[in-house]
Amino acid sequence: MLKKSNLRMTRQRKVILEELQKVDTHPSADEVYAMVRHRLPRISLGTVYRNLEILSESGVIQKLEPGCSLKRFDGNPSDHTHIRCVSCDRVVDAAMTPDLEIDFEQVNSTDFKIIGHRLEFFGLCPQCAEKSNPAEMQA
Amino acid sequence: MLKKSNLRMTRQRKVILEELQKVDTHPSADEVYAMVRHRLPRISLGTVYRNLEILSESGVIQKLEPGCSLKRFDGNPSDHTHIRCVSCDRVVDAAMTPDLEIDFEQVNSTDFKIIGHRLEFFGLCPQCAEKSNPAEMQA
DNA sequence: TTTGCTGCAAATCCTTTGCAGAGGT
DNA sequence: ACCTCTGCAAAGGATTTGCAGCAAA
Repeated sequence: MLKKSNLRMTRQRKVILEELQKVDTHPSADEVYAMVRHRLPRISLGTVYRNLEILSESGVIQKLEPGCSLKRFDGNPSDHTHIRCVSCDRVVDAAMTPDLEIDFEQVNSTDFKIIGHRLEFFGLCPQCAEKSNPAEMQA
Repeated sequence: MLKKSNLRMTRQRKVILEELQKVDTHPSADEVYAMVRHRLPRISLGTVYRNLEILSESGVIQKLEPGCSLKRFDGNPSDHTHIRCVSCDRVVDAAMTPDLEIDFEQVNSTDFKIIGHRLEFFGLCPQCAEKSNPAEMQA
């Protein structure tokens, strides 16, 4: 289940995973901490962070907003598409924005009022592609 | 040019905007700070942050990664689409993920090696839609 | 002259990390 | 027994904010 074989399924890790799988609210680390504390009152926030990281690296859960350690700014305010390097976080403009023709009714089963969407590509910039061994490439 | 009429075009604000419009590198606040300091050595990082915020609110520039004040986690690791409330940052799952059929060749004029893409919807959740006066709705 | 803006520094928020001891396997 | 994991607390990085003086309008 966990990708790296030298990982241990500790009580804390198990409870974090179980609690996260119970809900569909996409909680933040802090919210997971609050959820887990009902069952493990002495768990630390650091442990929650460490385990969320490990579980998402292992593919058991997923982390939303992958490449956003810091915000970036674009002098061009018009709507266009970006390509982000997953390795160095560099951002470039895409040549064009594909026309999606999305049927909101179909996508949205919720009672959210949809205002728009954002499409982002991710990949490897030439410098990072060169650095990373092609044999062990991981997105 | 600036949306709120009581805003002033100070030297600092002007230089920040000019420098940002010069480049297509999508710099972070810190990088903008470094760029601007060549012309205004005594400018402070706080001023850069304040102005980037004001300029993007005014629509003169844009902030990438709009809704990502903190990371969120999903117990479901499978690939699916999310809808985020622009007001309270809450995230729900979309009913389905539209099939995009994107021609990477066409989108990508760069030498990035594209690995994948991410589509996210944004909108207003029922609670926030109710709170916000429909007459002055701002996305 | 008004009042929004600045530089400075401290505060805040989220996240990561060092350490010594605890606990999976 | 080995070695990963934990709780704790301190450090870290990015961003925000309070304040008194400055400068657009």
